[in-house]
Amino acid sequence: MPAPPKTSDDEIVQAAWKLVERQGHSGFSMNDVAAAVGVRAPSIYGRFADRAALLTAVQVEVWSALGRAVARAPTSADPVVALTSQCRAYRSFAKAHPRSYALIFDPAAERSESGQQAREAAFAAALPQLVALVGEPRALVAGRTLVPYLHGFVSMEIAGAFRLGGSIDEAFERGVASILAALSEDRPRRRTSRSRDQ
Amino acid sequence: MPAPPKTSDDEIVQAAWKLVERQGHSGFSMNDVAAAVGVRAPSIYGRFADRAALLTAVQVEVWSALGRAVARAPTSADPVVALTSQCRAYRSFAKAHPRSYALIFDPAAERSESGQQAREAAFAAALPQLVALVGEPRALVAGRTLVPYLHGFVSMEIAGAFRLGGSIDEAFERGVASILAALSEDRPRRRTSRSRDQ
DNA sequence: ACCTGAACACCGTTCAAGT
DNA sequence: ACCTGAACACCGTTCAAGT
Repeated sequence: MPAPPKTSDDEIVQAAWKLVERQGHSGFSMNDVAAAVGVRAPSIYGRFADRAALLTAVQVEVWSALGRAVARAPTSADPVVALTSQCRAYRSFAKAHPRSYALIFDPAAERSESGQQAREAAFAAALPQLVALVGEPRALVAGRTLVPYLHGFVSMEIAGAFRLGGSIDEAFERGVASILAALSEDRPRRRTSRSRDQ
Repeated sequence: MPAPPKTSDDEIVQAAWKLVERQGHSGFSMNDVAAAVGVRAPSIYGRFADRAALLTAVQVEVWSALGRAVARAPTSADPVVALTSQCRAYRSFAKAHPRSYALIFDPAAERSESGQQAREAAFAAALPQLVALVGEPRALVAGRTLVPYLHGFVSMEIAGAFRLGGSIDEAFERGVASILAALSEDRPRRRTSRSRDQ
């Protein structure tokens, strides 16, 4: 009469994540996931609506792990120093989990609300430093320069796009430094900052 | 005895490109491509080794079209102006062909030599302007800042990642301006050139 | 309650047979 | 030469039947 579960949502997501990282998200199957947790494929459908829903759950896990990695970066009172070390942590995570990283920004993946929220939460750790660097009204535009650079750099690096020689580490360090310098120079002078534009 | 071809390599690639743009590269099948050119799936294998090889051929076409779009951008003697309009052309192309754009940077796709070469050729149009802006020894690092920003911005835009309001166009324009300003300031000063040169 | 085999409608790919 | 049906080993997904 009873029928004790052989697995759990969480175990399935972890197994799916491991498979995504090993073979890429287009090379992983519901059969593989089921086998990894000791069950048959149809059982997965009792817990996740379909393959896309399971991949969304993996995305949320990866975003959350990436957010933790960035939040763990050494901090500093100097926002440039703090943001630089957060950028390094971001790149390290992406290089350590290249296929998972590809999954979380895959435009072919569903645009799930939970995935989007997990992404925004992952970047929350950097927001105070951005505000400190450029001031609150400019933090959004600044984030929309720094984050695209970061994402573009690491995804091109993962895709093997930097083939013309030279140090990739150095290019990254200098790129981050250039962009942070440009952003802080965009900051308006402080003295009369009371008056808001409009 | 004879058996005249019903189609051609080129027609197949064009049909495949159209399908990629319509349904994304994970949603297109050899059957679809075959049907689009009036043939059965096995016939494709006489011309392309497998699905991956056909996708590689599509990638090359897309890179080449992107390269032409960038090369067509209005030019200028001022490298900042010229690079800015090339950046706009790049973004326009990506927005007009979002799924094709996703294909050419897909890290899950094969790293074909022909694809890599097509990518490098696509960026060749921007190189002279970069050299004019930062000098030849720094052009590589500068390209490794500007291009990742561009790629990151447009791929995040395509993925629907900018959800916090504000003008995305404005963020792009300001990001490009910030980065180009930073790159040109990285240029070592010529001895007495505190004064502006023409 | 949870799991499963069987079934369905698809895939990519190969290959012998057709013209 | 080029194309094709049939076949193979897979997919994701559903569902009635098992405990």
